[in-house]
Amino acid sequence: MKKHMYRTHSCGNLRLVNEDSHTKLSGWVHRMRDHGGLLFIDLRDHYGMTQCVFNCETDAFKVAEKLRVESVITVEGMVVKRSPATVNPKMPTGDIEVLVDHIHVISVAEVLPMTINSNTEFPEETRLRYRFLDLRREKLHHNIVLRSKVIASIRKRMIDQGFMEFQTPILTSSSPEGARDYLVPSRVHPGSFYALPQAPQQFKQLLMVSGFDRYFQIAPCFRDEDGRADRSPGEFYQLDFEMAFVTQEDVFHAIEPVLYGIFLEFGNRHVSQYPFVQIPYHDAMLKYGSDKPDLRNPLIIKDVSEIFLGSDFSVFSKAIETEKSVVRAIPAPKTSNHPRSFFDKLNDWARGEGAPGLGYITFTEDGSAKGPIAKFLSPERIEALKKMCSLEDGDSIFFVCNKKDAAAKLAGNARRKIAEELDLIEKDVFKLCWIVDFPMYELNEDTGKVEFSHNPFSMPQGGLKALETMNPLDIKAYQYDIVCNGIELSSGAIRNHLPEVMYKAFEIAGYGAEEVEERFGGLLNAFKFGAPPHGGSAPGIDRIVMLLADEPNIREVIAFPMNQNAQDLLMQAPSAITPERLKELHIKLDLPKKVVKE
RNA sequence: GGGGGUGUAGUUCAGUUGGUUAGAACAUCGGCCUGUCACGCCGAAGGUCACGGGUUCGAGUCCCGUCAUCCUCGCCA
Repeated sequence: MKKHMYRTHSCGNLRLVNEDSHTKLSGWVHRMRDHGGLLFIDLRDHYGMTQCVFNCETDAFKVAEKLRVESVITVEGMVVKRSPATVNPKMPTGDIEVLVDHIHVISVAEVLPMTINSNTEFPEETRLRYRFLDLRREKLHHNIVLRSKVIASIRKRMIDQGFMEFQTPILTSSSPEGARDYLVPSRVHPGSFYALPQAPQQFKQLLMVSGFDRYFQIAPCFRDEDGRADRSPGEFYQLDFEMAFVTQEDVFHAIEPVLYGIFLEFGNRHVSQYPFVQIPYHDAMLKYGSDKPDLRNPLIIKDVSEIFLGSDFSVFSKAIETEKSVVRAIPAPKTSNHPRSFFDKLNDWARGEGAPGLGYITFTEDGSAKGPIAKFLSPERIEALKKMCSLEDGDSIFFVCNKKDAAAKLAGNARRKIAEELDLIEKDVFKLCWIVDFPMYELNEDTGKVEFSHNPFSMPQGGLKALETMNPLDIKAYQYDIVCNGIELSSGAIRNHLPEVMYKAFEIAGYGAEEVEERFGGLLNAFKFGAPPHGGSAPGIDRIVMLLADEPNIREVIAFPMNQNAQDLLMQAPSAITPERLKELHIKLDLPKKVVKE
């Protein structure tokens, strides 16, 4: 049998059973140990590492001793059993080694800008510019393999649930709401632009109208927004799915086993059993101060406005009466004997968040109330507070006072900060929950106008009747998020498939019928020819892999990410284009004065 | 667009209230070494202290500006 040109085995699969066989391996020189008369090379490929031994009496030795790490070579030699003293139990292939008799240098490596065989950290700029080197390194290589396995598993699980995968266009039209679009100029239609989809939202709804029952796609989404640690600028991937003839509960039932299965299969820790807890939006804002609560954090916020209303603590009582402020309380268990610096530190933190400070009361072990605010509250009020917040002697409680939304947000941040300081966040667990009953509309503080708070395509709870009779700000939508450990994985909804409801819904947000038809014509028109009730969601793939890989930064789970300024340092994107191309596209540049970037 | 952190050898870092020739480790190059697996030993080379101004007798160190990068606010239907 003719031997393969490059290898008979991978660098990861030789074992004792292969002893005394002649083998051929190819890979990268991971590390060299040159003893003068004897030389070891750890040869690495995707599958693993094998120790290759070169004896000084061979020609191969003379070639090998001139090698530099990360060069690519092919070696041939006998697989031999290592003597007991030289076995390396840390390597899966550590019972054997390859006694090399022939070497072929396939590709010579220059001196590297970063080391592959160490855990040394390198600047992000270097890592991105030489991404192909970073991807050789163990951690990143592993993360990308994990990502591939997660996506393969998602596909299998979705198909098992009866979903079918369809592709939708990448060159499409600009979406009317949402983030800024990435635009692509049309050569054929001067002055017109395609937009890259922010999500396949309208297409998946059209697929439902087209009679396909359960759609999914590992869909690329493009949004021209600034990056964050957990948000890659430019593009990201969603598990986009949609189902026909379903209620909200049907959607939950379909996707819960998929997410649970994925987190269990790859997470290597405890996962919330489904059905996942469902928390109404208003409860989430009150109890956790966030619409993406981290349920690993045991602290619960309480509204204690009534305790302070009419009290002698005028800072709060006046704000409640005259500014419609509320007081929210965050418990800090077993902290009454913490040093003053603990409370000062949190106070300083709150100032950094833009709050005047963080008031607090501590309950000493003998039951008395201490702290800067305590003396302003009567014993009855103190007792009511203690009862309301289920406090025990030895606990402390912090207060924030502000208008409702700001107070909720600050309390939520304080809840997280306090839990971190006290190390109360449960470890080694994925806690998933649904946030449901999002408001359909919200008031824009700046303009005083009513706007859609989430997706304008969502079905209002109560339908047309609710839209016609209720205060818009009280209407809830069949709109839901799924949250894991405080990270929003996806947003979804039961869609509004009824044209008359859609006209009314947009009318409340200030859009006339003509404008709706102009901007949503395709979808709206489709709903006039027989549309099934439908709904779905779109969990973020990158964030799921981030959680599974336990990485705090999304770039660690993307093979070729852009930097925070939305540049690809490896491919040099974006880049200038030639005047000829611009002319062909009917585009004249009007650049800002201060352009120096290349 | 705003705020904050970081920027010293190829890399990771140290560098005292502002004071002699800016150091170490890893990598690189040269030499030695037959059982290492983060091999070891000897030696060499490698610096516009991000860039540009300023203060000072004297600046890696202090001040101002610029750039790069990360985090963050805005933004993310």
